[in-house]
Amino acid sequence: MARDAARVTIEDVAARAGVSIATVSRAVNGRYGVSARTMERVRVVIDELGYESSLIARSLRNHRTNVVGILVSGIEPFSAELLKGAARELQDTGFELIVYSGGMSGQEGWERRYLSRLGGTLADGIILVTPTVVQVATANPVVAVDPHVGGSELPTVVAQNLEGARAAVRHLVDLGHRRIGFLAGRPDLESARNREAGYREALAEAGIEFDPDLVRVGGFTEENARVPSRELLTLADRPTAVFAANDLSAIQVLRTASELGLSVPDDLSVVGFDNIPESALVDPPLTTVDQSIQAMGRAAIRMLIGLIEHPERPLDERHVTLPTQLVVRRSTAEVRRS
Amino acid sequence: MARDAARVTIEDVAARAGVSIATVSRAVNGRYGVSARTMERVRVVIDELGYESSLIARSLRNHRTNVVGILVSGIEPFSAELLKGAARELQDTGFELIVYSGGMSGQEGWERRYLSRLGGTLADGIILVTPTVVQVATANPVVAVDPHVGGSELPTVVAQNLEGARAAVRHLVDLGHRRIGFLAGRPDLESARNREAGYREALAEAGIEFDPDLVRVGGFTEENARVPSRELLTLADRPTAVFAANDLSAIQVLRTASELGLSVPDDLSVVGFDNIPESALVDPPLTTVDQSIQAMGRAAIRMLIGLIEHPERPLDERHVTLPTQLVVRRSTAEVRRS
DNA sequence: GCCAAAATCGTAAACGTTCTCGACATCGAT
DNA sequence: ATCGATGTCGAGAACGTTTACGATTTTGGC
Repeated sequence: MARDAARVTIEDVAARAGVSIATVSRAVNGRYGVSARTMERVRVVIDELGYESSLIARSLRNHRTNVVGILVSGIEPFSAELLKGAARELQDTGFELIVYSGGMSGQEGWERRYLSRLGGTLADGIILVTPTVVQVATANPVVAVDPHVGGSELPTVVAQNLEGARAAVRHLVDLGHRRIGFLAGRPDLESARNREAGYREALAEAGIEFDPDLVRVGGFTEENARVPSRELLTLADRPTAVFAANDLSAIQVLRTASELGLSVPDDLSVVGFDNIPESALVDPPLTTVDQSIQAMGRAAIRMLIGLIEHPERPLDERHVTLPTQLVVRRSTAEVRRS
Repeated sequence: MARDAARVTIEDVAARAGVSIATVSRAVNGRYGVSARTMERVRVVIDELGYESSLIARSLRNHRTNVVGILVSGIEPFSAELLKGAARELQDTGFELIVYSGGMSGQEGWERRYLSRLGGTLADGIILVTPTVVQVATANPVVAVDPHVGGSELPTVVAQNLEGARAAVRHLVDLGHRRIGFLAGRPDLESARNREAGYREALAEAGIEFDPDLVRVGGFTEENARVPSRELLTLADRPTAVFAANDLSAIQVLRTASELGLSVPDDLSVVGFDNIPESALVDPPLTTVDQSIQAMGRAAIRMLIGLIEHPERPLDERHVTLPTQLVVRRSTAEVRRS
C-alpha cells in the first residue's frame, strides 16, 4: 500500500494461492478446467491483493485488446462531439475507448507514427479524425472521419457537405441576399472544398455571379478567422450575409460584427456549419447546418466494430455519408431594403 | 500493403538488414555501439518497411512509456477544457497523452480497474478527474483533480471553491438581492459542498437567514437541473437571484427562465461557476466564477511530471489550490424595486 | 478393487521489445 | 609480433500474460 508498491502480478497471486500461474490465468478468464474450490481460492486472493491483469502483457500475447483507439489532433468542439458519439455507441459492446491526442504537435507524420504504435498492438481498430494520410498499412482496421482528400481507400464517414452548404446559401438567397460572403475552411480538407462548391452552386442556381473578393479563408478556428472576417465586414461594398464554413468561424464573424457595431441579423445575416453545441448558445443563436457530429462518431464506431469482428465480410458500404440539415435560428433575416 | 499485412517487427528489419535484432534496437534508440555504416543500413531498411516499434512490447520491457494517462468519466465541457490545458502543458515535454474514457458505464469500480490497467504498464503516471476513489495503490504516480472527498492522500488540484462561491453570492447581495436561490451540485463532490458552504457564509455575512426552501440539488448537468430549476423559479415567493453550482446548470436556469417568460437579468439574476467557454456565449452572457479549468489541467500535468521524473523528491505542495475569480457579465443586475 | 475416461493442474513456449554480457575484430603502441 | 584497449556486434534473459500439451489425480462403471 506504499506508493512504490511494486505492481502485483499474476505470479504473486499464484504464489499466494498455492497454484500455478496458468491456473490463475484460467480462473480470471473463466476458462474451462479449474475446479470450483480453486476458483474460489484464487478469487479471494485476487481480491486481497487487488490484482488486475496487465493490459499490456495481455495485448502482447493475444492480439486482441477489446480497445478501440481514436486519433484526434486536439480537443476542440468538433472532436469532442465526435468522442461523445463514439463513447455512447461503445456502450455495452465490450469495447473500451482510448483517445490519442496528437498534441497538435505540428509534426507532419504524427498520424502515421501513432497509427503504427496503436495499431497492431494496443488497439483492435482505429478511428482517424480529419486525417491527412489516407493510405495506411496496419494489421487492423482503420476508419477515417472527414478525411482531407476524397476517394480514399479507407472506409470513411463523411457528411453531405456540398448539399448542406447549398441549402445554407439557398436559405440566404431566399431571404433576398445577393452579396453573400464566404468564409472558407482549410483548403486542404475535402469537406471544406465541398462546402465551397456548394456555395458556388447555390449562387449559380440563383443567377448570382461569383465574386472572388467575397471569399476569404478562415481556417476553421476562431483565431484564424479573426483577420479574414474583419476584412469581409469592412469591404467597401459590404456583403449583407456571410456563410462561414464552420460554426467556430461563424461565431468569430458574430463577434467581429459586434465589434464593428453591426447588428445581427439586422445589418448582417450569418450562417455556420456543424451545429456544435455552442452555436445554439451564442447571441443571436446561429443559423447553421447540422451534420450531427455525434452520429458520425457512432457510425464510425459501428463500421469499425463490424470490421473488427468480421474481417472477412466486406462492408455493405465503404463510405458512409450522413445527411445534413439546415437549422434556422436567429442569426439570419430578410435583407434590409436600403 | 494489403490490409491484412502482418505487422512488421524488429525481426523483419534485422533479417532484411542482415544484422541482429539487438543491433536494430540499438540503432533506433540511438544507443552507443553501432557503426555509422550499419546505422545507415538499418535506417534505410526501416524506411523501406515502414517499421515502428511496438509501444506495447517496449512498455512491457522498460517500465517507462513516456505516456501519461488521463481518466475521465465522459467528455463534457469541464473535462474537455481540462484536456486542452493538459495537452498544452504536455507540449515539448516528450510525453504523450492517452485519454481513457470511463464510458460513463455506471460501473462503480471502473476507476480502480482502469487505473491498474493503465498504471504500471501503459502510462508512467495518471491524472484522475473527479475521482471517487481516493486511496489507490499503483506503482506510479497519480494526481487527482477535483476529487469527491477532501483530505486525500493523493496529490490533488482543486479550485478555491468556497471563496469563489462566497464572492458570487456577495456580488448578488451587493446588487440588493435578499432572496437568493441555490442550485446545488452533486452532493458527493467535495467541490460542490464547498460551494454550498460559500453560499451559506455569504448569506450569514450579509445577515440573511438561510432558507432551505431556496436550495435545490441540480446535479451538475443540464438534464438533471431541469426539474429543480423549474421548482426554484415557480416558487410562491420566487427568488430574485439564483446561484448555480456550475455553469451547465446555470445555463439550464437561463433556459427555464426564458420558458417561463422571465427576463434575465431584469426579473432574475443568475450566477454560475466554472467559466466554461459556453458561458460567454449564452444569452445573456453569464456572470460566473472563473476557475480556469485549463490551468487546473496544466497544474496537474506539472505535478505529475514532477512526480514521474523525481519520484524521490517530495512535492513542494501536495495540494495545489488554484484561485477563482468572479467575472461579471450580463446575467446579473440590481434587484428591481417592486 | 480395477481401468478407462474425465477432470484438474503444471510446464514451457510465444508475443516484440531492451539490455547485459561476452565474443570477436580492429587498432595503436611497445 | 604481441598485448591491452576500444569498437562493434550477437546470444539470451527478462517483462507479464495466454495457451497447447502433457502429467497427474479423481471419478464411475463393472
